[in-house]
This record gives sequence, C-alpha cells and structure tokens, in this order.
Amino acid sequence: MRAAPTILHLDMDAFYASVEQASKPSLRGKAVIVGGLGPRGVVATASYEARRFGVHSAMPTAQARRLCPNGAYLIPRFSLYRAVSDVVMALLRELSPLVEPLSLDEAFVDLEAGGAAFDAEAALETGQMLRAAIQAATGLSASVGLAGSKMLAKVASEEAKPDGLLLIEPGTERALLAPMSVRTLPGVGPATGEHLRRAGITTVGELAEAGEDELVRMVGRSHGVGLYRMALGLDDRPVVAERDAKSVSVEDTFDVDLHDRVRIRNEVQRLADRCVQRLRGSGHSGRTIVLKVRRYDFSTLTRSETLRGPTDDPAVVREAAARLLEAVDTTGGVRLLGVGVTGLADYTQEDLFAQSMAAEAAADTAASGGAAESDVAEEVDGRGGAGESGAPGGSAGPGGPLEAPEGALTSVTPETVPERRWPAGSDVLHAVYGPGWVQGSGVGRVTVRFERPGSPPGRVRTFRVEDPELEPSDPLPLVGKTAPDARAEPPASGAA
DNA sequence: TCTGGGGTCCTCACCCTC
DNA sequence: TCTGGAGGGTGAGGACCC
Repeated sequence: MRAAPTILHLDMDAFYASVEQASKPSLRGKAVIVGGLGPRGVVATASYEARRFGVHSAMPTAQARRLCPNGAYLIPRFSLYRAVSDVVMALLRELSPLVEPLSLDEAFVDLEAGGAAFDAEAALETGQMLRAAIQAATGLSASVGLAGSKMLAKVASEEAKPDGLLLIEPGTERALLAPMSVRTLPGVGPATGEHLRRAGITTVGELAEAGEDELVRMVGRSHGVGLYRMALGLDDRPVVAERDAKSVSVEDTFDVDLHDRVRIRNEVQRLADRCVQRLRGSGHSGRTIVLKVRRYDFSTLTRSETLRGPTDDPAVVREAAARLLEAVDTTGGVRLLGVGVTGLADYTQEDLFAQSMAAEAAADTAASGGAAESDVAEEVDGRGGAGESGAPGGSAGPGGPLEAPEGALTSVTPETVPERRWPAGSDVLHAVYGPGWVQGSGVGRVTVRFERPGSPPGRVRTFRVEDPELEPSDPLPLVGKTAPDARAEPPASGAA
C-alpha cells in the first residue's frame, strides 16, 4: 500500500468534443456531439453543453438528435485527436518515465518513479502545473486526480471534472468512497451493478460491509475478491508503461442488415484483409482467427480457429474466416461482421516464412509421407478465393461510423462516376476562401464554414458538391489559444 | 429508425493427457 | 485395468472500459 498520493490520473474533459470546439471557433459554447452519424451511429463524446440536454456517450445518435436537435453533429477526426494526445502524453512523460496511457485522453502517471513528487504538497503542485501546461500547449482543459493508488486517482479525477484537480489524502479513502455508488468502482458495469442492486447493495460502503465471501459467492472468485479490496480502498496495481497488444480486430456495422450470403462472404474477406493490414502495421502475427457475427436481433456470436502457428498472411486469415463463416447461420440477416486475430507473436513475415521453410524441411526429412501440415500456409489451401466480383459499392461501403474516413469520401456509382461525399465536421480547403469545415450537405449542396483554430467565428458559404474549387484536406493543428507564439509544435501533419 | 469500434479479462464447458 | 483428478489447450460467451 502506497502512503503518499503520488499516482496521478489525467482525464481530458469531453476530449473529442473539446478538440472540435477548439478547432472550430463557431462551436465554442455550443452543444457539440461527436460520433457516428449513420442510422446506427452512437455518440462517442458530447460537449458539456450537449450533456445538459441529456446527451451522453454510447447513446444512439438518433436519440441524441431528438434530445438535442440543434447540436452540431460531427464525425470523429482521429488523426487530429491522436496528434493532440501525443502532445499531452509528451507532457506527462516529462514528469515520469512511468506513464500508462489508457486511451487517447486518459493516462496514469507514477510521480514518485519520476521524482516529480514524493508527498501530497508536491503532488498537488505538479498536478496544477500539468493542467496549466496542457492548457497552454493545446488550449484544452484536463482534470487531474491524485491518490495513493490507480483506482483512487481515477475516482479523484472523476470527482474533479470538469477542469479540476482533487487529491485524496491517505487515510480518508474509505470515508470518501463509502457513500459513492458501486458503479464508481472500475469493473462494475450495468450487469454487475444490477446484480448487486438486487442484493440490496448500491453503495461502496455496503459493498465493504457485505464481506469478501459474500461477494465471491455473488460475482465469482476473481471479481469478488477484487471488488472487496476496491471497496476498502485497496489497490496495489502498478503503473505499467508498456503493454503488449493481445489481439487485433476490425468490425463493421452495416446501415441495413445483410441477407445475401455472397455479400456477407465478401464483407468477411474485406474485413480479413483490413485486419491483416492492421496486424502487420503493428508488427505482429497471430495464431487464432476469430469471426464475429451480430445478427438482426442483436444476438452476437463468435467462432474461432487456432492455427498451428502464427500468421500474418492475408490468404490464411481470409480462408480461416471463410471457414468459420460457413458454420454460422445468417438467415434473418446480420448487422455486424468482424474479423480478429489473437494469440499474437512478434513474428514478421520473414520470420514466419523461415519458420515455415524450416518446418517443411523437417517434415521432409522425417519422411512424413503426404499431409505435411506443419506449414501454416497449408491450412489455407482448401478453397479458392471466395471473394470475386461482389458489389463494388461494398468496398466503398458503409464502414463503421466511427471509423468513417475523415475527409470527403469518393464512392463509386454504378456508372463509375466518382461522387464526392462531405461528412459533417470534415476538413476542406477552398481555392478562394481557404480552410474550412463541412457544416452539412445534401441535395447536391455542401455548406462550409470558413474558420480556423485561431480565428474568430467564420462565415458560411454553400457550394455544389462537385465544385472543383473545393477539396478535402487535413486538419489544421491546434495551438495554445492563449499562446501568441503560434509556432508551437504543429501536432498534426500536413495542413498549411 | 435504439444499441459503434477496439480492446481486455474472466468464466465455463469440453477434450485430452498424465 | 479401471477410475478420478489435475491441468492445459481450445472455443464460446459475457462483462467491462474508453
């Protein structure tokens, strides 16, 4: 148990929405909702202004629109968020080498390991300086929690939101936690929360009173023991700087359910290719291929197959995914398909190749007659490529709303005339009016607001969607809004 | 128009081996 | 020889998190 409150949890406030407000001056102080804009999209982040209308993350976008019809609904621009996140994480790493990012907008820092703080007073000072540095570097507000453990630091930052700082003094943990909802604790979601509620347990204090044995009986060994310790404020998990990925996956939810088996097969092949791309991008190969299918009724099933060795060969993954699909009944329609790879290894393609060759040679010398199944590639060989023609529309296809490309898309119509699409929130550059962002589009028109992070709110102009003077562009970098020194490290690449 | 995407971890069932 | 466990690998699903 750590005595000094030197674990820091940083949480950027309404991160995606705040970045959008910082980069689009006309949206400051307005309800901004970032998420999937398709018929099945959900809210990723809502600005605090939008939250007043009851909009929150994970809510269907359609429902959000009903609650907050005048909000600005934007697609996420992950490349910009990543760039801003890099700036923030770099500031954290100045404090300590032990930084554990949880997502683009959240991280733990072990201040003691970095010598940044050994006691409460120094920790508070460090936290305040950090918030100021983030504000200066990005123009965004962040909340900071300080405590002796990760769990408590996270609780503290949650309590401090928005734009605040809270330190939990050692010795005060149990009293602070006792009246809080069990849902405050990490690992207690809707299901466990409801389970506990039915047993009459709604607060952390009641959880502690229930005792370890009772909790183990209710929610199982591992979870029960963990919950009980958390309820007592005990958490000795260290801050871990490097975490190895354990799986890579891609999935798509379709705007309308797919019924056509050929189309479903084609989508699975496409997802397998995307998955392998990601797998290779991360420098991994993997052994277990997983197919995920969510049916029309939202029931979800997974099917998996473990190969003899790790692979990053698209043909191998495609074939395995196709085999798995054959065992799945898709009558009634599917709304989501996914392909993943687990059991990751650090093999590069060359390693794998060498491994296969070695295995083959070994098989040969062992004179094992026919089957020679030691080569991973052999496993695939069963069937010819299922993915042939298929709808080209599919390849430009729905794409997960959150994965939606950040610029304007070009899709291909049956006549193969490129049709330009302008998702709300995406960046554009006009030959005459300069940089702007898409406020909306429809009936052959696209409305663009011309403004940039440092400018006053800009004016709106409407163009034909195929206007040659208008083109998609990269996001402009955010700069510290108070910093006149606008040279500050451009977080985003490209952009004028 | 209810319910995204990318992960992690845990549990349980089943099979196989020792 | 039969049987019961232990324990690992695999497959499936659920809960949770951001």
